[in-house]
Amino acid sequence: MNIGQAAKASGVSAKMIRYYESIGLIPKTLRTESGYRVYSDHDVHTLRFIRRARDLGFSVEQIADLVSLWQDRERASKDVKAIALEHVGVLERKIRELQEMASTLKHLAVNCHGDARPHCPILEELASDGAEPAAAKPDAKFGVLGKTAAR
Amino acid sequence: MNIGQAAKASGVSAKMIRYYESIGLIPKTLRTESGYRVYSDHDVHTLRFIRRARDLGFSVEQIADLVSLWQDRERASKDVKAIALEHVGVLERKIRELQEMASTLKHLAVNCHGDARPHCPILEELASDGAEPAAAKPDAKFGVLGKTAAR
DNA sequence: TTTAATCCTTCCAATCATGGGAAGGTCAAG
DNA sequence: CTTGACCTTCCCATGATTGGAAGGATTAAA
Repeated sequence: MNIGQAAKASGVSAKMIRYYESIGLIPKTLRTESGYRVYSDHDVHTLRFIRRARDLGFSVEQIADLVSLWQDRERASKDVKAIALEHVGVLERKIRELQEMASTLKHLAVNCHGDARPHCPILEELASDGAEPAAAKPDAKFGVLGKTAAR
Repeated sequence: MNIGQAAKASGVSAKMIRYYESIGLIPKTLRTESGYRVYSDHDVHTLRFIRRARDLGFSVEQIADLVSLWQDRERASKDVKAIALEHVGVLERKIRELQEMASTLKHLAVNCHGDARPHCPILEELASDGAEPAAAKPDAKFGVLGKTAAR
């Protein structure tokens, strides 16, 4: 199977497959004489595993851990669970962050007439000198609207 | 006022102030003879406006729009409201996305013993061949856990 | 068989907002 | 006059992903 077919079968783009190989998330594959990468069904299975983990928002680093636990028959399920729960924590923190933003904005928007007149509480709030209102500043480590996407 | 003082007063790092200037979000400031940037209280006010908008998760592009509306005394409040509400929509979509991920993961984790034994439903699910489960794949445009941070 | 289309390869760049750091100039206090 | 704290510009890194260019391989149709 060529990389394009493996991409279709796994849902991971050819670009990303090469990238995952380059960073060592997946091993280097066999090549044909002319240099084409060759994939087996087993490789596709691994890629699908990776894609699902990405769909759940795991970072590539976490996925590397998950893959190696997956391939370790002696693994302890608590190690997997720990990764999953830590990730849940991160997700929930981010959810709260976004909820605070959305809620602040909605409150401001409700009080804005939204007509042709210039008066606007939204701008007033952004321009205000007072101490911070409800909206919590996003965590320094995890941005809010990154564009990094899974798939 | 030097850039460092403006940074402290506004909550925007000196690095970011220079960056905002470089991309045209804020105009080029006056300089001292030796080339130091000089900021007025008014500039700091603008920077604070920008920081608040960032704290609410607006993109730099949206902030540029907000700033120009802010400075336009003839603006229509509906233009501001439209930006705010569109952003609320984005935030809420993202929230739902993350909630689906967290919920899927929590369900999987609940069913994982989390002990020393290898059996683990989390890995089983990731490795499963079946059709996608509850977890919705993240939107291609807006990633889930970007690291780009606002402050 | 020639040719065109469709693959594949590697390499480089861009995204977005931000931080880190180097190399070097400036300024104020001691 | 030195020291330390500032400032300047410039380049690089982040994370995951996409885009594209330049060139080789394969395949199917003409």
